[in-house]
Amino acid sequence: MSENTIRVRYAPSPTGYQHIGGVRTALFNYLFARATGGKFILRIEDTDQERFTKDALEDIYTTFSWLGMDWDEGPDKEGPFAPYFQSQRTELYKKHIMDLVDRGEAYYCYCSSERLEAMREEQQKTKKGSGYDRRCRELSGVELEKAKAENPNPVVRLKIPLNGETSFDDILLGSVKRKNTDINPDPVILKSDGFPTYHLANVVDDHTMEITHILRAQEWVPSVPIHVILYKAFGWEPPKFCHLPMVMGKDGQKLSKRHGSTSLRDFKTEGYLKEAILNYIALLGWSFDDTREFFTLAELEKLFTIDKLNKSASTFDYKKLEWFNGQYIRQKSKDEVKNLILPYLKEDEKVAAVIDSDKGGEILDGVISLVHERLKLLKDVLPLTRFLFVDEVDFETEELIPKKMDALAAIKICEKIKELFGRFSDSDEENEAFFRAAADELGVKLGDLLQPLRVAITGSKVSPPLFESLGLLGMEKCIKRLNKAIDQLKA
RNA sequence: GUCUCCUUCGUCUAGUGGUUAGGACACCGGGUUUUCAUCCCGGCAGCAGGGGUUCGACUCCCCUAGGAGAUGCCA
Repeated sequence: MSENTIRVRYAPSPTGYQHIGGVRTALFNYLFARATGGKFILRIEDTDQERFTKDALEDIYTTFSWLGMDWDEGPDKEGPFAPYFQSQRTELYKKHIMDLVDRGEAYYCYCSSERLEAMREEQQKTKKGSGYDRRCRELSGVELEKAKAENPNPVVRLKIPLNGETSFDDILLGSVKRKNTDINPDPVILKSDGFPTYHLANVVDDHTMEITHILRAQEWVPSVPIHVILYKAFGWEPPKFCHLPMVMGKDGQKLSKRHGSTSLRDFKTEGYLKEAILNYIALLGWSFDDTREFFTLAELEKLFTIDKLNKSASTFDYKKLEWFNGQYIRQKSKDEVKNLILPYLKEDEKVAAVIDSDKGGEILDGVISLVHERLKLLKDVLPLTRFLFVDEVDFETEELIPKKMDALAAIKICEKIKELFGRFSDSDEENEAFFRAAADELGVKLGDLLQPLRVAITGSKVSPPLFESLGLLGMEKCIKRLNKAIDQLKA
């Protein structure tokens, strides 16, 4: 490893499913590493034992392998700085924390959570001060003995300097300064359960894992001074910081579940393509130039540069993502589309049964060309084509009647179409030709002629191209559905 | 409340002192079309406000306003 190899990390905590914002952070880290010939490290920050779930851990792996983002070091990969689970590094943290305590940079705090809570309430009421009152910072003698006796599981707090200021340089934000008196007074670095907090673990790991750049969301900016103080206390050189713009929902608040799907697994099940997701989120806070907006992951791995990053928050636009998705679906080959839509069709038992039957393959192939230009989300395929697989469809009588016509006229059209069915062929051109002739004969537009048929066959005024649909359905079912329409119109 | 960050069309963005402020999504109109969609063409729409600096500010500085984030023994 050369002296100046860039090393970045994505450090999720397995407490929930991978969120679009987190994935975007991971992407930028990954791209930065790939574009510079650096290393991308995955580190699992599982120091919160309360909120940890195995599901969430699993989701990290499935999400990134689905997206095709691989890490150079991390769980399940041998790396020079293993282990990559923070829960397996507690001895390391303890050693460093003890070192801090010994040198007077940190101290034990025996305050009970009840006292802390009461204090917070009081502060809220009187609107005075905020944060820990540092009662244990200078404890000694009998006071110390008494406190020790009261609480056998003390936490360790970091001493924030009582005056002066702390500053750091951010690649994007520039210089950020903060008075030490404005920093959270003495944050906890070792919890009573023996696990470190984020602040400590992140600093120790980034240093020992030789991380050169921290790319993470801007919500972390306020806690950087704490980290800087920690680096100083250890006598370490901090990495370079680069705080990424946040991803917001439509209402301008931090993107969360109430804005819609936010976890990658949700996006996947709704039928978003990874290509679309990757492409879209790469453009959330980053751009290449003034016009180009289509990028594959491989291209991004070459083109990404940190200086094209934007610093203002961006709101997540589902509409644009959908548009990208449609674009990528259309780029796929027939076979690819087939594999993509198959699971969505099979979600419906009746549809699945037909697909697995003798005629299944033929219908499925037909469906592809019907929907290829029409899908925005893969899940749309089922409602769009279900009528081709089931025995019967329901429809409103009103829908059968073209605008400015009545039931009688609609019946007349239906009767005419029944005649036309006798001449129905494999050629859409021929079919269209004599349907058109019939429309002229009846003095109606082709669109109007087709409306009752469309509704009778598909159950909706909106459908894939009709003639192809009729062919796929088979004349027998077509006639049956048309008769049903006539019955309904007569009733 | 306090601290920190942010501010170009509704949204994502290009722009780094001199541009008719460009592109994309969305939206609206038109064309192609058997509905829908695709596709093509066109349109609407923006530099938050106020002060400076300058021959000249979207671009630099200051103030105001607005927005967001943080303020945990969560990350």
